[in-house]
Amino acid sequence: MTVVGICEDDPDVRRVLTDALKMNGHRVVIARNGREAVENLGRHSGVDVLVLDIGLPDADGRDVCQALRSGGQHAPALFLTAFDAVHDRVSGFRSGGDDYVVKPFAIAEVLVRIESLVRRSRPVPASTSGLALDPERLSVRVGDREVALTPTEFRLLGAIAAEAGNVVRRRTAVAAAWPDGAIVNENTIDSYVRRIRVKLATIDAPVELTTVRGVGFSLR
Amino acid sequence: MTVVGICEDDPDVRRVLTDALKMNGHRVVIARNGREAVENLGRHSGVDVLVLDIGLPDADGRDVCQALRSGGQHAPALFLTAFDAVHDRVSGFRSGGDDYVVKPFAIAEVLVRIESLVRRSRPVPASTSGLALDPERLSVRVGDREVALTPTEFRLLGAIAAEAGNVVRRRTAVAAAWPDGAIVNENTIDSYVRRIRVKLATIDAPVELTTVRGVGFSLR
DNA sequence: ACCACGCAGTCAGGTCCGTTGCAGGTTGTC
DNA sequence: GACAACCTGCAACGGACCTGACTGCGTGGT
Repeated sequence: MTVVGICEDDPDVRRVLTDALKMNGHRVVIARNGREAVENLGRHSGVDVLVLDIGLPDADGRDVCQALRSGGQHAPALFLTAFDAVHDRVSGFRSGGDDYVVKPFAIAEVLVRIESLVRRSRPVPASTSGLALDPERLSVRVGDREVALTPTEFRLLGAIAAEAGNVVRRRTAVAAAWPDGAIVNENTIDSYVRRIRVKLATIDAPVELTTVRGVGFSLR
Repeated sequence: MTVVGICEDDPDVRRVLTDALKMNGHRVVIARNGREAVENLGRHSGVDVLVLDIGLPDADGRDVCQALRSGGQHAPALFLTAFDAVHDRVSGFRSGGDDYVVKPFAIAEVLVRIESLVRRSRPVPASTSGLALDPERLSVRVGDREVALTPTEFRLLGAIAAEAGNVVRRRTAVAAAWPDGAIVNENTIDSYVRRIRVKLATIDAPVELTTVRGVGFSLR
């Protein structure tokens, strides 16, 4: 079950969203403005995904997001923008795995996008790899030992850990860790793999990030 | 190599998908609408994975999928849903190992999802030889014992195991393991056969890679 | 405005290992 | 026994990978 954090001032919109989400088996945490958002939707709120209105009375949704992020809240965000808002820079904040929809929206579309965001950021179940990847804290944990990862390191390790036991091709790994089709130097991925290996070693992770020569990498 | 069947009416989207897939070494079969899909992407088309637009001019991609399924086409499907489409029950068809992405999509994400679908839908065949060749891990397994192979070793063993019980001519084996018409020393294949024998022995494989003098090799 | 810091990405050099073919021994066939 | 086909061990080559350091960029604090 997904916990959705909503920050929206319009009671009708809140209502519609809440009903639809609950009907689909999700839980909802409400904030009516930016202040409440920071209070209710922060790092330890258990929220899996954020739905933030851009046009709040007391703040811009993007600023709210920023504030939450700096407080350690890394759940992906879906922004709601008004139909007649200026669309410059809207696409800009789609980076970082976030997304947006334009009001008035079809509620079903919002549901799809929420599920899509959640799917992309789901933590890897510890059962498969022995590692606990925490997207909220951008960290890996094994037992009570934990290391922080950078966003890129986290995406890369996530992609490889998701296929634990299988070989992840270099190209696949690149596509997963550098989503917007960025072209990175072949060697860049090696550097990141190395950094991840070093970090995994510091917590005595019971896994090995092996390289399968000519193919890719594999977590065992 | 994966064969991807695409059903999409927008020429631009077709173009982007086709280019990206070809660039990544896949083959593409095109259908511009539901009718063509049923004609071109059916059971015997050799398609490994389907990419279906939901919003086709003459049909719903989900109906197309249904039609193909009832015709015996069981390749997994990736659905493309339009940004502004109405998404009633969209999450419903995620069952069956299918998946979907929302337009506009990052092409890299589509690639990752396609490869993921293909991987999941290709279970390791419990081959007649008693060997389990796992292309995902580049390994052979028998029972719970497993050895890693190099890419060339794997291709060679794969070619011979595919004809388990029959004799594979040296020429045929070379053509299978060295695809681009490379000219290799006659002795090179002997070296590889030897190494494969050694590796099979380490896992007590219940088979024998015998040589048929003057002809080729055979797995029994 | 400035600086310190952390992250992303690149580079150069070194190392490793898959691939290949050689040399010499062994087996099978006539 | 003679010859060809095959097996075995080994060593060279080259590309793939590893490593450590460096640059540039953005962010946050002073």
